[in-house]
Amino acid sequence: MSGLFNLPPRATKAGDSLLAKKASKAAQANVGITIKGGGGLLERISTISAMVNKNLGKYKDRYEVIRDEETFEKYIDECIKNGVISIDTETNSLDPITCTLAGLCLYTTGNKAVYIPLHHVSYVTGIEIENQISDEFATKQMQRIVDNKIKVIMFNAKFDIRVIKNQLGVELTAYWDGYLAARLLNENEPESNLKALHKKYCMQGEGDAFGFDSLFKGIPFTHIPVNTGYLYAARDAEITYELYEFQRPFLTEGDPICVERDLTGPAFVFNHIEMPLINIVAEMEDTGVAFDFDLADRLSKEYNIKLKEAEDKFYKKCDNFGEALDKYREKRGAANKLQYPVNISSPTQIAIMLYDVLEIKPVDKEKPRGTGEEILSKIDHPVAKAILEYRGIAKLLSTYIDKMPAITNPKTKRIHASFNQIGADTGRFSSSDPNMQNIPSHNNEIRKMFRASDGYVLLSSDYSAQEPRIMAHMSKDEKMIKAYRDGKDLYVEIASMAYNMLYSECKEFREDGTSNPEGKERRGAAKAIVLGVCYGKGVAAIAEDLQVTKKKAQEIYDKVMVSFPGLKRFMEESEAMARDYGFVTTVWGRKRRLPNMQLPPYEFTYIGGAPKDFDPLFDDEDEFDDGLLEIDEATKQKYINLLNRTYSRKEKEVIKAKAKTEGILIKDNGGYIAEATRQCVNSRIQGSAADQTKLAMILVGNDARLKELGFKLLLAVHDELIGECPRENAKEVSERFAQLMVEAAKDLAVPSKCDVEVTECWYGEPLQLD
DNA sequence: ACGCGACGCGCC
DNA sequence: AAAGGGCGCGTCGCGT
Repeated sequence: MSGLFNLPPRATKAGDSLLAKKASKAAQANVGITIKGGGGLLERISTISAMVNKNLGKYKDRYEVIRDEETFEKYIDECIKNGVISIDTETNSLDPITCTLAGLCLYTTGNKAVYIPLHHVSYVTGIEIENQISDEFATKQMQRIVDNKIKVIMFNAKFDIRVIKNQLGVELTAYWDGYLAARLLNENEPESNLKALHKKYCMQGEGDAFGFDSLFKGIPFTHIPVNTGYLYAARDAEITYELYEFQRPFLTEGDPICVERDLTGPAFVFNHIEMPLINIVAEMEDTGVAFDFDLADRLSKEYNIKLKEAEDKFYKKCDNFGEALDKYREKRGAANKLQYPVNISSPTQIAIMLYDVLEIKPVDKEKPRGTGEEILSKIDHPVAKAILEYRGIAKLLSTYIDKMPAITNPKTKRIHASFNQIGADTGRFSSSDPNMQNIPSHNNEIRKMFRASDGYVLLSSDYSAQEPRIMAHMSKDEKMIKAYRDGKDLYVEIASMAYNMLYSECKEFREDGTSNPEGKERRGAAKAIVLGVCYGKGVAAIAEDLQVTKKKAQEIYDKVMVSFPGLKRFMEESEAMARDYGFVTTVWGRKRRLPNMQLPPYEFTYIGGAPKDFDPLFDDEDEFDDGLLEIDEATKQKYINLLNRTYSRKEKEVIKAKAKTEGILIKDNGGYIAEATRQCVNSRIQGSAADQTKLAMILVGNDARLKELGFKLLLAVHDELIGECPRENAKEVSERFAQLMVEAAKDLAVPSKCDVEVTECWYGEPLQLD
């Protein structure tokens, strides 16, 4: 059974909003609402109404539409009485700034879940319909929720908080976010959307008959008739609450279930990191970053010229062997995949050109027909160089330069990226639309498109050596801790141990300030090893990084391990923890489940039904069909011994093939186990770093003094926070900013350090303060 | 026309 | 023996 644990498909991390991802892109790009399938909007809506009524008709009396103020107010009275409410919003797009709020979905215990239409329109005339609650009144009721400190239950709270803030002017704070809770309770959950979670955990897997999301796809909720939409909408508020009821004991510190299930760590992270962070992130996204359209324009022109040049150069190089290309095309006839001219951005065609036409010997045994950066740069041929040059420019243009202006918000003219608070399974943030975490930094022209608002300056503060410091803390290695406490450069310290040399001989610069290339190299080697360990890298890959032989890399690696025994111990402990319990933890208690660490190295099943010695008189044929019949221990052991005796993949294949002739299928889990093993240390370090940065965001985002000084957070890039403030406050803000980030790391056994840069644009020239 | 996986590549 | 952790996104090419 454990074979089913093979690398689950990545979950859809977006929240469970009504519209599909595609629709959101269209809305964000401000191309307006387009209805899929051309015309027929009216027909489609009639169909939807019929479908919804048929399938959700059973809920008709369970939910209610509120169309008058008195009933709305009374409903909020009930919520205040209960002290708890679940809230969901329906909108016509996924952009909280420009969307129209179609209506509110509310639920509180002992009452029907309700839908309150605010801005529905007639799908025939497009004009707002009658009998809807006014924004003013809705605002009043939302404010009562805040004033009476009702616990607000949401799913993907950041979205609804932003919608209600932007459209009604009230800033709610969620008490519970079912999405973040689900991500903490099981980051390996195949689907973390509301309906899937509710179905799985609240309905024993028996959900509603059909998927409404696909049904509504492309149709704005404002256009759905209220008498149809309310069934769907009100139900969301109710299931949001039911999911909360299910999740609550697991993530409530002190609840017996939480303690029993060993969830006090995740509960701490949920209550003291993730939940308090939501409003900070919501505000950050609403603020957005100012954008330099002129620079974007200039870069676009510049790079499009460069692109054209690179393309021409490629064609010219191809012409040098044009005959060979033609010959190939002719030879393959109808099966020919090589276009004329060769499509420079098609990996398939590039592979044909390099390996079939030019007959270049493969440089990588694993990828004999690879066309990636690494492989191309090893191929000594002008055409390979031309491809690399073209790719570099094309990537910059399509992903960044031309993309950014198109994604600026039509209303604010700024970039409002989305941050998924637990985007990564390790606990890290992820960013999308656009991804602000992979903007090129080597080529800093691109980053300069992002700038401070007029009269403001940009402040960027990053943790210096965040992950190695966390490594020092978690490993408790005395020498590592001492190095940081003494204010030393850990990489220099490690190099000095590994090479058996003086500290000063391993520094990038000498006492007098002149550079020391040998020192720099030694420090670099140590850094590569420490980071390599962080990432679970092997010695061979480290050797590749350092451009030294594997033997040499192994030597340095061994010396580092001997010099810092805590490091070795930490790696072993982390792996043992994952093997014994199936998970590892961060400094603050977040978990990363690694079920693959508990897989048996090999699994045995009968194939093709019965084994050879199957006797139809005495054995039941059905037993063999699902691999139900256990293979006897002696046979298993025989093969395990054989497999363990060899290290070569080829020989293992031979053994597996031999087993097959006996009707036995051997599944080798070695690859999955190795992958999980690499994640053990990495997840703890990366996850702890994420916790730390998040704590810093909470301190920075809630700091009263920074607020007074007009400081606003704009971006989070893993170990770096970026904000802006009025120019005249830059000095005080930059000091306090760094100080708060350091404070967030006060629980570590090593000191933290933050470097702040004050600029006009991202990666711009540092400004002189005062 | 669209969905999806593979590949390639930008960042920390 | 071989071994790079975590993302999002653009393009291609295949399948529907």
